[in-house]
Amino acid sequence: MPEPNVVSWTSLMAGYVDTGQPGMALWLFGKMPECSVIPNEFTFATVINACSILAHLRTGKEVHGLVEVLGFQSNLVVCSSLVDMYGKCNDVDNAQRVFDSMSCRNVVSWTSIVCAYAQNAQGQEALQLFREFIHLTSERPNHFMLASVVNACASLGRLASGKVAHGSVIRGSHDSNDVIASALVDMYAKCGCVEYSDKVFRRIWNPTVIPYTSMIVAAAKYGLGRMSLQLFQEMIDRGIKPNDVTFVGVLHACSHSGLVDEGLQHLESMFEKHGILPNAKHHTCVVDMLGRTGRLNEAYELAKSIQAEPNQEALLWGTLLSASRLHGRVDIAVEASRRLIDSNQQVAGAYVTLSNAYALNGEWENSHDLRSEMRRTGVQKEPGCSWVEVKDSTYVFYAGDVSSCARGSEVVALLRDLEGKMKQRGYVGGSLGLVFVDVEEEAKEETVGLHSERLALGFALISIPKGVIIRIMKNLRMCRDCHEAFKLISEIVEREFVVRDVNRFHHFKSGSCTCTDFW
DNA sequence: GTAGGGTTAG
Repeated sequence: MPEPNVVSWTSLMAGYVDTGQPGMALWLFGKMPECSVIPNEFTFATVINACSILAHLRTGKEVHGLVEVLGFQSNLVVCSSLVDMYGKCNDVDNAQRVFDSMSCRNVVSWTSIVCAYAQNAQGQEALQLFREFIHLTSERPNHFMLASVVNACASLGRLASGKVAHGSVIRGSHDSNDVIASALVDMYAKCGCVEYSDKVFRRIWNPTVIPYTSMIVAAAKYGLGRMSLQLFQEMIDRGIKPNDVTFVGVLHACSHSGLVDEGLQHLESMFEKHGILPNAKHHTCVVDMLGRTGRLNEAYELAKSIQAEPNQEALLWGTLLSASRLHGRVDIAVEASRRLIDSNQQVAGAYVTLSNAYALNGEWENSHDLRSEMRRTGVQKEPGCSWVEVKDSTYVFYAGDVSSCARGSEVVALLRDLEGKMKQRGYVGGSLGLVFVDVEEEAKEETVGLHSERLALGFALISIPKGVIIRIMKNLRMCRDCHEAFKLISEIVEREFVVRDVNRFHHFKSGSCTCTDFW
């Protein structure tokens, strides 16, 4: 072209973005001034999109500056792409700032801001914005919006909101959408209802690699390793190509179900059969898998041989640290904690786990020294918690905290009952009662074995009025036996608290569910 | 010629 104009430039840039070369689009954008072509709103939307894909915050901000200089700051599409860009670059404050500055918004801009919060671990804010969208606009949420909302519910582990979002999906006839179905599979698994994940999954007509992967991961989280492997085989048989995430799921499944040989075979087949090179995440799963079964030396050697980014390294050494503690390998625990503490990552967790490893090994002095060191330096471990939703109530549980619990004695009785039943059914792992004692006592009593992961159930109920409860999860360490335990908990809870599950899927369809006005 | 959605290890 003798004189390409702004449309020609933008078309070419959009072409590069569409074919997975956003860097080329940015390069072209930099060349425009040399040819005296001024970018317009189409150009900016395209370039900002390229920054989103690359998650280049600095470039994004520079482009944002140009948007202001050239006067496109009130363009709907440009602003929506800016909101999305800031979200993808993990700068939620600026996403919100741009969103607030907009005089005109549509469902795309609302989706971008909801998504920005959902993808940056602020699900609560995402849901609040969704409520505002419903109340302030007359627009119906579309499949893009609902996928983000389901994602927010999943990240929060909020079953009640997730079911309501699912109702919205069904009423809007979006339930055949592959993306939404994947999000629902994931949401139900993260909210403690893997059976619902399975139901949603089985309704997908032609699942792609992503819903398959969601379901493989969902089953793995519940200790259903065999089911994960069957799903994997099923997808291979159907000619669906697995990706790197699928293998993270498969290895995770093997690790949590003690399927070491299968796991190692899958690791080997990754590149040989499927052309996917194992990365740090895969190796972390393998370190975990070897570590859980007590093959600590192999796990340690593998960990040392892996090159990874700082964040991924922290996960790797954190994994090895947990395994060393589980099997009382203080030598490796010391090394793994040192690496974490030196890199200034997960410091509190590293101190606590190392202290517990010492205790398990009978080295009480070292254990206490570390606790003193934590007090002296002010390092505090934020306690983990579990929570349970039944109907409109949420109950939060902290390990070892009985005193602040309104119905603590009842819960203790339930746990004792559960423990007895688990033993009757042949559960050979650690004891539920262990959660009642001090760390040191726990360490003295703990028996170590392949499936001896404890059910770390704490208690301390904080009730938010209305209705009765329960879902106990999160701190439930999932392994094969724990799935059985999970069912038992449901049985006991249902009996004791008279919980009825009224929200089966077809109720949404038949209109008998009154959740419509929830938002 | 332009903006928005799903799966990932301790």
